[in-house]
Amino acid sequence: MPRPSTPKLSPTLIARAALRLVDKKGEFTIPELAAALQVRPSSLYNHVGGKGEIVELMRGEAMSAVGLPSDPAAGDWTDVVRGIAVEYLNSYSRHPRLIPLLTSHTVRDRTTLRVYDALAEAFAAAGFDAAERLQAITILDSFVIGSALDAAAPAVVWEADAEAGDAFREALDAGLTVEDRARTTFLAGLELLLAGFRQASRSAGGGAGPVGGGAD
Amino acid sequence: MPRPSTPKLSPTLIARAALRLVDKKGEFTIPELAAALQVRPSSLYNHVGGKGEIVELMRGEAMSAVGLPSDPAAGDWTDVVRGIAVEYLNSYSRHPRLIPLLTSHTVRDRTTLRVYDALAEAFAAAGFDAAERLQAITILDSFVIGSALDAAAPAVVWEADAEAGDAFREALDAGLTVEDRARTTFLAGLELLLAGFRQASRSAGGGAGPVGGGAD
DNA sequence: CGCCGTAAACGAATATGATTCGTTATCGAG
DNA sequence: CTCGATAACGAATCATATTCGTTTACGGCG
Repeated sequence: MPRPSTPKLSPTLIARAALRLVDKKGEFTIPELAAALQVRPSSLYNHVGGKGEIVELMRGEAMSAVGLPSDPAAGDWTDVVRGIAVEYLNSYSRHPRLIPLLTSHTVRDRTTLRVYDALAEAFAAAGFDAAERLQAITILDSFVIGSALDAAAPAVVWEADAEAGDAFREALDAGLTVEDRARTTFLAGLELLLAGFRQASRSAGGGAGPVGGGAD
Repeated sequence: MPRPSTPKLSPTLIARAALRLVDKKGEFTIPELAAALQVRPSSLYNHVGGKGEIVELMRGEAMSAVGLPSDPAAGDWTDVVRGIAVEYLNSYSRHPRLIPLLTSHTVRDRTTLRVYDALAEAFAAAGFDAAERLQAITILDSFVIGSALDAAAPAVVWEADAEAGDAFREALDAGLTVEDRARTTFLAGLELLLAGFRQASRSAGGGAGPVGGGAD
């Protein structure tokens, strides 16, 4: 039993198994994870520091699927940004129930930083200065995360019960299929943001941010 | 000790105490909460069903602070939407560390529905049809939630270590104060979205959504 | 005025989960 | 072949969430 010829565990194997559990049940426990790996709970600690580290590994596993353009500074920067954003959402959408687990912890993931950096290059190509770049990235990131959370929410999120007023219930009734809705809406919102960025790009370099000042 | 003249607990008191704990430490446990309330853990269960219910009460407590316009259909609808969005973010921002706890559960909160309904009315005033309204609301909601999460993240979210590339690190260095950044960025992004909505409003009623089609 | 059902506190007990430690046995380098 | 590091295990620890039975004040009703 002890020290088998071929190791039964590795950080990657653990992360993948945990990801499968979360995809299926929305959460995972150490005993469950160990069982799925045909191993005793304590064995896991020879490979990872604890549950938190497992979650970080899961984030890395999910984000590693993001495809980045070969040269972020080449071609139309809006295409680059759109492509990254879509890829970004995709990798979240593949594991929707993972997102709630990620929101508690800090991002210290190499792959994630890679994405931010690609975005920064694209916005640099758009003529944004440093501060504008950070703001644009943050706006985009917020929207992607929010959209991913929206997609992760159970189908009945906004169940139209007696409380909902007319205008809102009517909007619900006209809704698309649940699966489609999130993605279509994300793409629409993304275009809205891109249009705004494009506009700001023309007068870039001057103000305090991509957009004038924001009303208070 | 048993059955004191004046009850030491109530759902509201429990929610408020839990909120204080989360504001300070980012999480709460039943023993901690009981201690803060000068009570034994088991006593809590005479007033709430369990930890999950406490979280729901916290959501209600936080959302109850959202101020809505008296007549959502009156005046410039962009002002209405902007006002709601800002209020919406504000109530989240007052308890940033609460958000991660909320992301696991479904929204079935009366106050939240109230907000969605007010938005629906405003977008109706903009001339959006039912499907467009739902899409606009979702886009806005995603952005607000994402921004709130961004605000909740620890100060060092995107710690620029050796991994970060030049363009991104430069953007970080130029960043504003941490507290300001989130809010300013939110307002900027909000204006971007509002501009897009306004544009769509002019040609509203025809297409499948506020924005043409979204690139694929 | 005293009785009684309910509400609200408590303490003890249970179940589950995360984590640590000491042990064991294999692998691979010298 | 020997030895140190590695990777599995089992037992033990600790914290947490939750349940249950008990106690006792409160307040309405006869």
